[in-house]
Amino acid sequence: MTITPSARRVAPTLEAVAAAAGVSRSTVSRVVNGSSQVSPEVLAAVQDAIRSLNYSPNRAARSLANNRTLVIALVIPEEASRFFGDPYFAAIVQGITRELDNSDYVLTLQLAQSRPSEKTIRYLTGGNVDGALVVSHHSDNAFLETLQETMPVVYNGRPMRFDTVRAPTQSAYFVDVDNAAAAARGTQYLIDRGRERIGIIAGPPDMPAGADRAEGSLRALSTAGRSIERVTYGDFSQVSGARAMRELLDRFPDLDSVFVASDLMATGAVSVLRERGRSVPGDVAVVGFDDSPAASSGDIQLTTVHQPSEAMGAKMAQMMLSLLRGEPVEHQCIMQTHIVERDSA
Amino acid sequence: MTITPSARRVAPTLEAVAAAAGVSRSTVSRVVNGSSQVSPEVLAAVQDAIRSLNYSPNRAARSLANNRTLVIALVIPEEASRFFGDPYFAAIVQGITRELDNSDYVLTLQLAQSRPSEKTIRYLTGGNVDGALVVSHHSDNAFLETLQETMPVVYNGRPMRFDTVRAPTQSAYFVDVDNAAAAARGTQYLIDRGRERIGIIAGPPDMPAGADRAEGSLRALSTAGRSIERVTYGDFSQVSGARAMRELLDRFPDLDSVFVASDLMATGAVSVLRERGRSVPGDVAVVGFDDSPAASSGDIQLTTVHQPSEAMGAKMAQMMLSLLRGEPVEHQCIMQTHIVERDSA
DNA sequence: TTGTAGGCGTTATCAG
DNA sequence: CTGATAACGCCTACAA
Repeated sequence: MTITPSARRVAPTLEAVAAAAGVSRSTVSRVVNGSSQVSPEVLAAVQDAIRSLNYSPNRAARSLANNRTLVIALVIPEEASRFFGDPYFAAIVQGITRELDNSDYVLTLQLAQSRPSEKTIRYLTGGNVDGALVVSHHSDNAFLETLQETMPVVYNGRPMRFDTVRAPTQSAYFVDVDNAAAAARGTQYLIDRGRERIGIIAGPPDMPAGADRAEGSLRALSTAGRSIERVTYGDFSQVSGARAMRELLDRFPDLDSVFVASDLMATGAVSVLRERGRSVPGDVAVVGFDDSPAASSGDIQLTTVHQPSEAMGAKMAQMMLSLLRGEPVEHQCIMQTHIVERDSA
Repeated sequence: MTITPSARRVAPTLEAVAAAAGVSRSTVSRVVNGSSQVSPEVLAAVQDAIRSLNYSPNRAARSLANNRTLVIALVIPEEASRFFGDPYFAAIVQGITRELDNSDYVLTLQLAQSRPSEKTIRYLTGGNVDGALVVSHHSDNAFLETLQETMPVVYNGRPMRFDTVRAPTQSAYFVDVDNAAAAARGTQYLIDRGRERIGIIAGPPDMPAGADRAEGSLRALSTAGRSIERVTYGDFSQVSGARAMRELLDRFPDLDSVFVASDLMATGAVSVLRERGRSVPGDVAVVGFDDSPAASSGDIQLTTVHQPSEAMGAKMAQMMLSLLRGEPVEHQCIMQTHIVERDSA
């Protein structure tokens, strides 16, 4: 065997550390895994050796030995441009990675478009990940349900089907807000301020967040005796918000306010309103949803329903880590929302 | 040993396939790895066995044996909200994942904010990934340079320092467009249409794409004998584009056009122009950069400099795969740009 | 062309 | 509390 000049220094192994510390591999392994069954002196010696050799355990070997991969999948059953376009997801991912940073787990990205590729499915179900985090799922993502039978899965947002079709006991793990209640409150805010002809720009009905918010705001409207006819739908994107606003304005020029199911759509709506010469909030008041950067970065700051996006991401990761540790975990984590008063309403 | 009711069916191993096919593990291994040294009959038998057992090789074992991880890192030295907010990155990532989908590699996400965490560095340099793809890097991401000494690294965009400070031979691998030339062309477009008082909304000077585009458009301006005083900077985001436009308008109310270094900033700029009652392109013509969805989704379609974002992502992945196969690879891949004429100029 | 045998770096099970 | 020793699933000389 010849040594090439470019030969890379090989990473030190447990064996090397053991030799350096004058103990056996087993002992080093115990130290690495934080076993309490080690005498203080030995512990110190081993830790020294680890430090001086700059040892870091080999993930492949570890995972071969104990059958865990230390990998968590981030599954995104969504068009990349839609996912990346929304600051809400940015916050979620930020929260997830922040939390995972304190663990041994790493995140792998699975862009699954509308339906995941053969390879993605094999990867996910082939024992290559220890768990899956699912964001932005639609009602047609049925394959995800089978994933749950193989590994822990935590959803961002109530999964579409589970609590209706399936028995509650097999229900999924998820973190969410009470979308209906939150949307109702956002709508009520407009009602309380004396708005009469309130429009709604709702999210996509094939997503729980879309459907629930629509339901909540419609409920608030009818409870207050307001008309519920001024409704359009978008897909949470800015463009769709603009389009929806135009449509609403064309059909109901008398509109005096609008509740919008996402801040991104709301910014689109606001720009259309201004184009059409309506002052905000004077002529038309606008309440958004999310309290994402989109809400406070425009030149008119949005009054909006705050949801703790980054914390929700962090919570998803925490739930996953607990599940992986085998700890008992509540299936649902519903986080608090509140209204943030700014300039648009 | 007791069998629990919830015992999961264990994944079939090489051994199992070998038994089913009546051959040795080695033979199965050869088939799996596409060796030509296998007789047709045996080949068929093994493939049958693989199919019927639904066998898929264990990544950990594989990587332990041959010292490759089959993992590629996607390194994002950037604020999550900035990264996720830009459809340009969405396209890049889309391209990368599309290409990787045909390989054995998976992508792991490393959000590295401004400076990567201790854990991220250890992870990256600790032999846990076979290569790294870097998008959106800034001039202060020095640690990335050391990464190159450990594994193949492919950058999206010319790395800030390399071709100036270092010897060209150690230069990095990257795919990019000729930002300066492209920006010059975009600016020239305005000049050719008789615009006289041309403004520039440039990108961040600590990013190559920002600096190069600024240089290109300023060059075009001065070559044509136009004033080069109407310049502001943004950070490629929509908000920053709006802010920059306001500033420009305040300082130079006589502006008759503006070249903007990203479509996202351009949409921000356009909305400000309309707010201020300037018609686009009548009063002020606008040329963007990217040809991202942002360009064609507003109600005024942007004339813009097209760069093949998704193809660039795909190309990055291809280069990486080649490098990992040990094939010779050109250090630079400069892709073509062209102007897309739409409504804003 | 095919099989045998050893090893990749850890963890887990046992003795001691 | 510590140390052998056998897996874990795959790859790869080497031998046949």
